[in-house]
Amino acid sequence: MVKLKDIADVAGVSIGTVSKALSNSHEISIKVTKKIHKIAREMGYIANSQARSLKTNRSYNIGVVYIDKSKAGLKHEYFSTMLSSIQETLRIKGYDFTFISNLVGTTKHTLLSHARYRRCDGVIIATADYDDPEIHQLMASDMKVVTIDHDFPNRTAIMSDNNIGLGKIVDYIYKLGHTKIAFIHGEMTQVTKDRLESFKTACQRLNIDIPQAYIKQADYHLPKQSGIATRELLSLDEKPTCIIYPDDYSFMGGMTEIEKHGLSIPNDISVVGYDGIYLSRILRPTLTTYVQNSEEIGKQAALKLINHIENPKEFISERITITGKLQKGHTVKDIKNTF
Amino acid sequence: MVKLKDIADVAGVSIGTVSKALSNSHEISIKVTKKIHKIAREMGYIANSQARSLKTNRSYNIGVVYIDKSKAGLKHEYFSTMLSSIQETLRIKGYDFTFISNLVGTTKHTLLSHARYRRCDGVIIATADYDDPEIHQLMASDMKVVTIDHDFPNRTAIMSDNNIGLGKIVDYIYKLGHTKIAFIHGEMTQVTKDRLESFKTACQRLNIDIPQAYIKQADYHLPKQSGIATRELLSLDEKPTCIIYPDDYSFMGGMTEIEKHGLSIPNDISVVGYDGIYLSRILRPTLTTYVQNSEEIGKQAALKLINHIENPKEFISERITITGKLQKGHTVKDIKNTF
DNA sequence: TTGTACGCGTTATCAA
DNA sequence: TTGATAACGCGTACAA
Repeated sequence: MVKLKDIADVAGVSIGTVSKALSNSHEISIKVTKKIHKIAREMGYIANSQARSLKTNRSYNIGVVYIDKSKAGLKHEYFSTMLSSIQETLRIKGYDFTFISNLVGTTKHTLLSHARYRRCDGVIIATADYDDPEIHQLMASDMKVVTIDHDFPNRTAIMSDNNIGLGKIVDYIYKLGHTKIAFIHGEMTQVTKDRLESFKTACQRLNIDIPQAYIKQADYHLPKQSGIATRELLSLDEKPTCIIYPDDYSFMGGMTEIEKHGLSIPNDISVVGYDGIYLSRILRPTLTTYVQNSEEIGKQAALKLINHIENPKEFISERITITGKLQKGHTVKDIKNTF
Repeated sequence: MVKLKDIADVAGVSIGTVSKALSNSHEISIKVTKKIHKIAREMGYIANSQARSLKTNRSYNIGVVYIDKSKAGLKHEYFSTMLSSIQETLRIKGYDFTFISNLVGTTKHTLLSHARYRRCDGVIIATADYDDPEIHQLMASDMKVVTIDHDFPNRTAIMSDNNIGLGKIVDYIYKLGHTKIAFIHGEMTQVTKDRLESFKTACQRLNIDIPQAYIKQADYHLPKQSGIATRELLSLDEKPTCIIYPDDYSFMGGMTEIEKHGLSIPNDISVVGYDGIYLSRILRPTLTTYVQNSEEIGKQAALKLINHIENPKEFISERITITGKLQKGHTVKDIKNTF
């Protein structure tokens, strides 16, 4: 690997001059700068990020925590889109990223020590179990962190609008005449609590009474569980006229079950999803769902973190909510005038 | 950040002793070693990977090339599963990874220079445009590389069994009486060529004549395109009795189109997918598809690369094929005895 | 405008 | 068994 010294020897200047010239320092004459750039190019010089980092205390490397118990992680379009967006944003800004985990190997690491070991300039927590002590150790440290869909004191958080999404859904389906609304929600995370809250608030506001049997739980992204919940709902004496699913993917499990019962969407029963995955626009009828702007969420997380890193003095923690929008597909029937 | 020197001062030994003790060198007495470990723990010492790497010329960081023109990249379950598996395997072995791209930032990079800049010990090419000159630059270098689903001379390649998958599919559906078989294949990559070859060979062997109109192209993972191809196939005078799709996800586009024509799967028309995504087992009827073992592919790629890195002397390039298996779902009708 | 020299935190070699 | 010291490649304060 050719290094500064090699270039210096060829150019007949000192190693310091080369370093300055390559970073286009105004200290060096344009003539010498050009010459050194040329030689460096010809010799195939590539800087050593590690040596640079050692000196500057900046790695231009961001740690990303992306831990998902269910192992669905990357398969979940909400997260994979977000991750793509994070990567692309970081890339444009000249940053790389490393997945941070409890690294096994020669040394066992915690999330924090792993991030420190790699000298990450900062960390984005895309998804994780926020009760994990390792997360708290990380949040309690001086590491610069941005969290997604969960907020910690004095930390910047990028949130999807879980506090209003279900409200918008309920408003819409109520306008189409539905009052027997079932809600299958995901496992009890902060996100789920927000959505449930949003759901209940909207129902109260509209004076809709939701029996306990209409509220079910099925883990996110596990269509089988949503299928089971659907079956239970369909076996009730008083069936709901509309079922809201934890996410679009889970809806697939419900769809299968609904068809098995010989029912048709939306004529016999209406359904609503959450996320707005690509497939929701491909299937016919197109799914009515709440589209989360995961791309923007990822982008903002990356930008806010970089800003914190590059302008530490100006840092003030923020709580940014990225709003989504209702995709009015064709899976909710207008039953207002049908009675 | 506490460093070796800090520990040395506290322990009253030299910095070299601390370094050796922490790596459990036999040069250092057990007593001193224990003491130093204890102090290090108490002081919260975390090594600096960059300084270490500078000295050892090993970064324990693997570059992963994961470039997808269609941007579906992470959303494609075949690749996302593979990537998860790569990450998990690397993690257990004590390696991190960095996505390698034509990094923009202060300096523009090629894939190779990016990998060198980060001092990657090796690179896994998970998916990329193999015609890209940057890929060839990378392959022509002395960087240790393992490729997936594409092989280069003197390089280890992990391949899915694209050369036999379609043969197995054709054998199966032929046994159920199908001879009017349409094949919608993906865009023309090496993978596609292998599959097409496998398809044609099997048809010839079984004396099945496939009219040109039965061979269609639709980009992978774009259900809309497969939907269009399906529509064209269904409008033929002599409709196929079975359609093979580029992948399970693309099948969704076909399914929608088939239902729009008032046809039912598999009674009116049979279908087969490729990949074996999770959803293929959720939908009813369960999809008949060829399951690629993407988890094993990712694992082997990581293991082979690490082996090359850690035992460079013993390296011999290999071409490893990971076999998949036919998932016999319920989307292919037995029409053998129906005539 | 250019050069010199030191230090970033390690590991490795050699001497004690 | 331990210590002193020289690298690794780069950036930078200071000297020339």
